[in-house]
Amino acid sequence: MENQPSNGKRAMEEELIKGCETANQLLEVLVHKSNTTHEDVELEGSVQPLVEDLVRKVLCSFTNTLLLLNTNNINDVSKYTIKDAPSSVKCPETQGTDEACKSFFHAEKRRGCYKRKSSAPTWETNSSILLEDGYAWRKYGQKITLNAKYLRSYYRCTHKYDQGCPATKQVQRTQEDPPLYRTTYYGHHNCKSSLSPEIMMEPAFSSGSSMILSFTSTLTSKEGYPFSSSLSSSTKLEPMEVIQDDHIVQNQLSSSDYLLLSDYGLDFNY
DNA sequence: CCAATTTGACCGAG
DNA sequence: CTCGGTCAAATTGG
Repeated sequence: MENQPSNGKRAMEEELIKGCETANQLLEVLVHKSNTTHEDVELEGSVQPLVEDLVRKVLCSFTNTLLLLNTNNINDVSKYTIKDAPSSVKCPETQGTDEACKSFFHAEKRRGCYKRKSSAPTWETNSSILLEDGYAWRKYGQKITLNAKYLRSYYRCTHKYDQGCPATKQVQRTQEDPPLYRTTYYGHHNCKSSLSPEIMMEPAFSSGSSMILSFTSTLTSKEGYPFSSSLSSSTKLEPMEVIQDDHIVQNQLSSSDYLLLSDYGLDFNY
């Protein structure tokens, strides 16, 4: 078990640098925006997607860094980290008001109309662990798809009916051995969370190690295959103790330390 | 008791 | 028809 921190460290460095640069770009955009007069309404409108994109990239960098911190196999991690947020945040809001069901509900059997997403994913991530994004998701279905051997799970924002939040995501496991998940997001959240929006991401992360625990269990619980196999996936398995992190970090963190980073046994001395 | 998940049926697109 | 996304009744869990 040779420790090769240099690789991982390097990767983390790069991620952080990338995040830094992106944050700077973001700052520039915002500063520029605040300098412009309010006449530039159009400009403002066009800037928002860019801002969102940049924010996502920053978050990606954070996430990837966390991922790196959590991955034992440094060599593989580059494959699993999020590929830069595709600059294709193509504001799908334009995809038209979903004209409600044009179906003629006539049989009582008939369900509501199923509007389907026709737009491309808002963004996609690949990761060896499930990443939390700070939003409340509600699973509404799962499917086995043609070429994949694992289930795909469908989630929508908890506040879909509450606040009409259109965001959804799909999580698909693509590998077993090193667990690999692909998460595809559709749409953007417009729900207001109970937490202040600007720290949206923090609570999820600041719960640190439990973050990993929680989603892992989310999927492991049932995502095992339904097709037999020796995987003892009795339909009713107990919660299972997932991936406890090795280095037990006694959390005597002061409130200022809630920077999850401390959870990972890292000392980030500024 | 309520909210989240599970699960198979339903639906639209191709 | 098949395929993938969604609904909603039943189930589970807190």
